This record gives sequence, structure tokens and C-alpha cells, in this order.
Amino acid sequence: MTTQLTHISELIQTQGYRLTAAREAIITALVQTGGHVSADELVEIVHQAAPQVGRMTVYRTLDLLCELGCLRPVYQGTGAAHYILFADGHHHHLVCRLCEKVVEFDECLLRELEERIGRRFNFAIEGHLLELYGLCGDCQGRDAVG
Amino acid sequence: MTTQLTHISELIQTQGYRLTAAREAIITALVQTGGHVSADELVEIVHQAAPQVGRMTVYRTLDLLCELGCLRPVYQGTGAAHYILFADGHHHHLVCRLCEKVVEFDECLLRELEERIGRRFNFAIEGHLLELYGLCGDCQGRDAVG
DNA sequence: CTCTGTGCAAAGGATTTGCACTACG
DNA sequence: CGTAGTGCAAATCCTTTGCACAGAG
Repeated sequence: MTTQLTHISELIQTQGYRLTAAREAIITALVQTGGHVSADELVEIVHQAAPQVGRMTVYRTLDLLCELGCLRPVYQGTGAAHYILFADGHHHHLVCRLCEKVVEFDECLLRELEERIGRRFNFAIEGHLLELYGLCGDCQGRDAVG
Repeated sequence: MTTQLTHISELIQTQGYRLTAAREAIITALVQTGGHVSADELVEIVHQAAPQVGRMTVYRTLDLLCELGCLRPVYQGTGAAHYILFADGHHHHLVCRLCEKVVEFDECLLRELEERIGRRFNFAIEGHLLELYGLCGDCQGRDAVG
């Protein structure tokens, strides 16, 4: 966990950005949540440790992390974007289309696919998000009824 | 293409929803685009064929299709959500984290994974979205420079 | 010391309500 | 006919600017 914080901090400096107190607080909070929050939730959490950090600094830092390739915004249901950390370069979701429940899983056999596609389209692949959609156990009956 | 329109129309009726003129117009427009539009763009297109259809009917129909499992909103860059049709139950993107360029590809070896994960978590998997992130050819040099 | 990063408040969009009307089935 | 679906406009919510100040390097 602390490793991840360190990794991101170094990435920021390596890329020529400044490692400010606000950014540290935000990244710490983000890592702490496991990387699965809306901007708003993150603001809340950051404020517990660093009340002076403003909402837009959070937005801007999230933007920066996206640009650095270690974060990604996703739409889960509607409303605010959720941000997910690419801890190991990938992330996997199982999403119920009715109740919007989200389960994470780790199974990954996409390394090979990444390489093949990257080569074909001349992309330097850095990670991926895989989302499987369907009905969770609870909603399977519900759907049949209508 | 027409097949897809028929498929969705039947899905709507099967699930007990009404197939209205507005919905037909919206779905026609959606299929026509290949399923890769923002709500706003779709409103434009729908208006060409059916000017009386309102913006929120488009939003509500998109919502309905998401619920039915044949559509999915994704965030590409920032701003408006983009909607993608699950033509064959899956969709694959290659996204550049700097210029936000999006390439679609078809390679799919996830059937087996779907089954395994579905069984493990008791989900009825209906489709998936796979997004690979990285740097496109144009941005690879740009990134090194900083 | 310089320039990037920050914070505030107000602007800018996209999406969602509430309610009377229309039309599917 | 009854009810689900529609359309409008106003409301709401998330996110982005503009600008003066503070702190990293």
C-alpha cells in the first residue's frame, strides 16, 4: 500500500510535476480507499486528514493521475464518475445491469492479448479495464418476472 | 443492421415495455451510428428523422436500453457520456491516455473467462467491455519529452 | 526567486425531475 | 380505456474556469 503511494509520488516527480502536500494527501486517501471512489467521496476522505485541500485540487490531481496512466475514470450507473487505480496495470469488474452491484475479480489472462493488439495498432499498452456485464444472483429472478 | 433493430425492438416488447414511434426512431438512429455516440449527438440524428422527439425521451430510452443490457455508457475523456451498443455482447477499445484517441478491435478470447467468472460469482454474464490503455504511436514520443 | 500548484466562487454543461398530454396495446 | 411513455422548462448536480496568493525546487 505504502509502496503504491511511493510509486505514484515518484511518478509525479519523474514526469516533472511537483509533489505538494495537497497531492500527497489526495493520493494517500486514494490509495487508502483501494482506488474506487467518486471525486466527491474522495474530497470527503481527504478533508478528514487535510481540511484545507479544496475540491478542485482533488479534481485536478485526479486528472493528473489519469494523464500519468495510473488512474482511470469510469461510469458506474449514472451521476458522478468513479475513479479506479490501476494498481497492477489492470482492473476487472463484474457489474450487474439491474442493481449496479460491482464485484472485483483478479483473474487475468490478457497479457498475451495486450501484446498482440499493441503490436498490431502500434500502441504502447500500459494497462486495461475489463468489465463483465450481466445479472447478479439476486437480480436473475427479478428479471424473469419483469 | 436491420436485424439488430428488430432484435432490440423485440427485446423491448418481450420485457413488457411499449414500442413507441419515438423509441423506434431513437433505436434506428442508434443502430445507424453503429452505437458509438453521446446522448447529444444522438438527439441530433434522431431529429433529422423525427424532429418532434424530445431530448429527454432520448435519455430515457438510452436508460432503458442499458437496463435491458444491450447498451452501456462509457466515459471517454471528459464531458458527455458515450453510449456503445453491445452488438454481439462485447466491445473492445484501445484508448490513448494522452490524445484520447479510440480504436476498436475485435479480437476476443474471453468466452471462457466469462464462463468461469460467471460461475464463480453466480452472475449470468451477458457481455463485456474490454478497454486497453496506453500510448498511441503519435503520443509515444511526446511522452518521453514530457 | 520563478513558476507551478492552490483555493474560492461563479460559470458551464449534462442529466434529471414534475406535471399535463398523447398514444400504445 | 387505462397506463406507460412523452415533452417542456426549470432544477440539480458534477465539473471546469479565472484570478490572486502560496509554496516547491
